Amino acid sequence: MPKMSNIEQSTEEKIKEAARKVFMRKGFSATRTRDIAEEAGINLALLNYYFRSKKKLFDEIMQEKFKKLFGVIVPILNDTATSLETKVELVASGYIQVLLENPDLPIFIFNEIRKEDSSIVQNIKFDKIIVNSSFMNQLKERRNDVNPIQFLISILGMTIFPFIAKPMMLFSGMTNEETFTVLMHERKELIPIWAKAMLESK
Amino acid sequence: MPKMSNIEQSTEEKIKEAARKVFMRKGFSATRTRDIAEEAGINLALLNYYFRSKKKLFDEIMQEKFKKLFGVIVPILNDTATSLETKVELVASGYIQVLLENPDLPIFIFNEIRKEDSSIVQNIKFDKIIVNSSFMNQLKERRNDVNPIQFLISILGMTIFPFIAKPMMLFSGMTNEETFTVLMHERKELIPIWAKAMLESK
DNA sequence: GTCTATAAGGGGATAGAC
DNA sequence: GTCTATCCCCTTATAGAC
Repeated sequence: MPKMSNIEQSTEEKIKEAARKVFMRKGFSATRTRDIAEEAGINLALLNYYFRSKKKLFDEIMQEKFKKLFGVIVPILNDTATSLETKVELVASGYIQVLLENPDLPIFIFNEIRKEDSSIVQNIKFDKIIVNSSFMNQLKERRNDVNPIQFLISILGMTIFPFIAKPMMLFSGMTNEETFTVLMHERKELIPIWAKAMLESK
Repeated sequence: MPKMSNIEQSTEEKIKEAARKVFMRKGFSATRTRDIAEEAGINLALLNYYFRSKKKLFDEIMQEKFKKLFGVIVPILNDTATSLETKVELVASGYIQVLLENPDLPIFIFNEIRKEDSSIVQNIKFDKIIVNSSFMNQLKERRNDVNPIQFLISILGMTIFPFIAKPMMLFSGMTNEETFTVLMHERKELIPIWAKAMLESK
């Protein structure tokens, strides 16, 4: 065990921190273990000493990020004590906050999962938590004429999509970093209003 | 020039067709030129004979796909002859149709653009067509209390996001291929209804 | 135009000294 | 635990025969 102070991270944590950064930016395939080692300020051999292989290191980061993306939403959608409206508010505000701090998270996850060889996903137990959630039941009660999945996708889309489109929005000059952040804070309030309107539509 | 019949594609087109398939599925970095050659049923050397390098081939495909993604939307949003409601209908139905035929398109584009070295984007002239479009003006007139970008992102998000989330939805058992298609056809009508409700909200 | 063979280099992983 | 040096396969790209 290396010495640990309040200031310094352990070598293992330095490598993980660097791996988070590089993997998130470039994805699995485009990332070189040498990039991670350099970013961590350590030698390439140490990476293999601690994590055995690039893939094993990646899987750990992926697990982490996956939990981060779904950890926000699952407890909110499953809480039988809150109303439909409250859930939407909590999802919008909670998610947007997390994504402002981790803007690459959604596109990273959705892209890596798309690849057929994505053994990452195999390891993750996907209960049907969301489909059977309190939120879905409440949607069914409120509007039995529309498949509740349609509402779910729309609310998640309104919340998450801006972060997926962000790089293109920046490049196209549609926004800049500061404006984007302001827009996202505004959305915390807009999405609940719009969701309400959608639920009452027609 | 190779002989061309009605049935056979030229070698160049066979390579491009294979490249579309493999690049779209795996992205630039995870794709090996050998995969493309094999998929095309030709020799690896021919790929370089026709396209000089993996990167040049990729750039051609990227250009194509980029145009496909924006070609649908730009003419619709810029048509001064149509109403706001009509534009939403056309975007929803047109986009969903294209995406049902090319479900990987959005995640491919958004992911490749995210990478900083994405020289692809440099080559593409990003006029501020969308920001200055007829659609944006109509939004401003209708609701001067909300930034029109907020509506734009929401409508695009409701349309495009399901396709980005599709692999995860399939894996989680939330839907299967057939149900997904049905849901997307339903959305062609739902999105205009919801957009109307959002525009009238509060 | 199309092939086989091979050059040239990149990148993951390990051996072995300290 | 950490380093340097190195192995070795894989991948892109080209040379050169047909």
